[in-house]
Amino acid sequence: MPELPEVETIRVGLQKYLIGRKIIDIKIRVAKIFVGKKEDVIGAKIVNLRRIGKGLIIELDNNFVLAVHLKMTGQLIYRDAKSENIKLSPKTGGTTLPSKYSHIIFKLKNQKSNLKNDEGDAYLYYNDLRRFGWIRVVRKDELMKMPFFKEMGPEPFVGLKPSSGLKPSSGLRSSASASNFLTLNLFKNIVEGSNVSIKPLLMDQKRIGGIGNIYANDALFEAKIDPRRKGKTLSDEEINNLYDAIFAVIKKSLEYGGSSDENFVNALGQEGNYQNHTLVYGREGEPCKVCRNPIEKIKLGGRGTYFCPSCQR
DNA sequence: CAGTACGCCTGGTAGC
DNA sequence: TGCTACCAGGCGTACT
Repeated sequence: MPELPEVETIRVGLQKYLIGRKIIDIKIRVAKIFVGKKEDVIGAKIVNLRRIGKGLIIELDNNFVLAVHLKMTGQLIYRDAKSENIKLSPKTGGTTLPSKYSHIIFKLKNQKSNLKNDEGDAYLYYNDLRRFGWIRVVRKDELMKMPFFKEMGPEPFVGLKPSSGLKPSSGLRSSASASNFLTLNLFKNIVEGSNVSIKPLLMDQKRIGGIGNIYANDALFEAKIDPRRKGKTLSDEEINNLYDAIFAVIKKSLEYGGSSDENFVNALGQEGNYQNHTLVYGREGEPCKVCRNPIEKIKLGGRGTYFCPSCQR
């Protein structure tokens, strides 16, 4: 399921292909996924790509943006003459695009080249096996009025962690504004007073943006904290450890190109590799990487939850 | 208000 | 083998 690292991987992958291109047509095969009037964006040029939590925003040179949520199985894949030979993951629904899962198809023109050096048409495919995702045409001044974006909590984005000593690049800044960065103090405030179990708390997008089931499970293992404990029972030291663990797992996933346990593929239709390096997620019955006792799976807040009962207290 | 249950959706798989 | 039942889960909605 695309979480912060997966959406960020797609954003970075897409921006070098999409920026400067003009949308010349949109084919809508599944109507419920595309919300709004396609006429509002046809003819517009793509000027920037941003990410807010698990949401992706394609900014246009008119009054509109395209807001995209991939939910469980959504994919955004770019193709042009040069990328035609890149092998697609079977998770895209076939060996060529459009596939049976390609529900929205954007036709793009490269406006940067003159006629003599025209790179020709290009396509952006929105694929979605389970059809949970959406693409919305939104006026620029109304984007942050949408509850999904307006209520998004601060984000644990590695590129912006102040204590890392790294100066965030402008590219990193553009994808997650500094004012919306999850600082240790903000994290403490969120966790300290909460009567909710820590794992569903980490996944609540209104409190913290971008963490889903995979990274909530792995971060809690890394910090040696039982996922069932309520936020208010965590000590200062445990909160510190968990804060660091969240950044560590997200950073690791970005390095592996995201997790393709479900249907995630990057902007070119290729799989990530974090699913082969999870600490506990998807590893029921396997030996714990630290103590060798079997990983258990329980249900918490209606979601599959993996943990090591002897390491996580 | 905070917490919880359910619907959306399809492919994979366990069980008969 | 072929059928049914159930599971995966992000998020909006409805409910307690």
